[in-house]
Amino acid sequence: MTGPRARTRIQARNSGTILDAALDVFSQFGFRGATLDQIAERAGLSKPNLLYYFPSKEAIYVALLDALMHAWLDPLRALTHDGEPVEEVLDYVRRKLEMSRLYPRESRLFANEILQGAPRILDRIEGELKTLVDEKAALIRTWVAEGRLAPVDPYHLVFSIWATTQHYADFDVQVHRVLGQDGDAPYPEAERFLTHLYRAALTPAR
Amino acid sequence: MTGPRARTRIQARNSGTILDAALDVFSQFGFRGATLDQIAERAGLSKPNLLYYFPSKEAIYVALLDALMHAWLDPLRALTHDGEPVEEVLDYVRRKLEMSRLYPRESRLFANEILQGAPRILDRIEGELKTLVDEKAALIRTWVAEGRLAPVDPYHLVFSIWATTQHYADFDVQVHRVLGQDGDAPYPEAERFLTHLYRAALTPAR
DNA sequence: CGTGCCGCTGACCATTTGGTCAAACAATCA
DNA sequence: TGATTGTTTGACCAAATGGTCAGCGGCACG
Repeated sequence: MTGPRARTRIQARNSGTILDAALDVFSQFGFRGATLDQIAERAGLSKPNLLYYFPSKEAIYVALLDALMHAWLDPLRALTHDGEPVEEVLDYVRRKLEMSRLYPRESRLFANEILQGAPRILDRIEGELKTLVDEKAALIRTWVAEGRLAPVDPYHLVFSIWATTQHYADFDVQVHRVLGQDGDAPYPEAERFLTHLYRAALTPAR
Repeated sequence: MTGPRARTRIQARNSGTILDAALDVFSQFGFRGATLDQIAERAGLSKPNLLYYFPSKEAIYVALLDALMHAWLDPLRALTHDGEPVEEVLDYVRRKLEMSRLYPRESRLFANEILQGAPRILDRIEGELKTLVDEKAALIRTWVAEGRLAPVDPYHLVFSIWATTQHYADFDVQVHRVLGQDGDAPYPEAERFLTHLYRAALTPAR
């Protein structure tokens, strides 16, 4: 995470530090709940110093969302017509689950933004995101038409994959408390379950 | 929604109005992002008047969570060993989806709280919620052991049902924008999809 | 080695925020 | 009606918040 137009190496380092600290704070408290002082403290910089690198609180937030948006859709982009349909979708599920495991803060940041009505990212959702989903939905439809996938609504399939995988990042606390395991990771079990869930639902009837 | 210990009918009416307005605001902005002024305005009352009925901002928030928690678990409580296992679970899915449709603000309030680490509701999660889930997980395990349900991890099954159903309330904006339908409700399609998903995954192999 | 630009900060500011309080106002009931 | 209790509010406060600015220090390079 380099930040906007890092010319010197100090700029690269510090704007990276700021964005990382901001991700911590924004992902936990949302845009309005987060404060510049919190971010500054976590970054180990002074508040005016933050505002030397970014013009405003909102600019930091938007920079994060921008950086996130593209990477966030990568797993879905990788869904191609190359392989066996059921396994292609299962691979997507695994990639998405891996994203939740590796980047829970990013998932929460995104969730927070959407929860609040996505005021600062609506255009990206209606543009980039919708376009990509439309494209993949069409691909899924052809698979269904060819009888290589059970007949399902592609959009709601994608929604359910987003929901089930991101759940482990966004609702992390709840998952851990309900499972009662203190340090143990729920991800291996989750992957097993989701694999069964989607394989059963997508394998076409013979 | 009556509020805490309404003695007079004015108290009942006003604390109800306050909680309803607070649900609007808290569910959209989270605890830290919401302001008393916003709540007061939406309730049509003055800010000091709010604080006549509730001792603090946090008290309003906690009152909401308390009122919500019990009702929120009702659909799961209704999962009993009376009927056919697969249909019992499917009924649970439908009830939970209905909750998202009818009470999206409550769903978002809850989601916001969990996203932020559940600081004011952790005990209820480790107590009431975990107890109930443990109980129903045991029931599901017996169904699996009897061969009346496909072998699945009961906890992750419950997580996935929460995730997929609440998704339609919490990520409402995203769902609507991606589907591109402006006033149309996605719920009938969602119910059809989720029914297929869970029926396929839970029906035991013959 | 000096000069100029990049990086940084303490002090400050206006606004917002949660919360208080005394006093005014309304409802109830003897 | 009058006394008592319940309800409402304008004015106010201290703290927190996003943001500004003049100036200081240091690094880089001619």
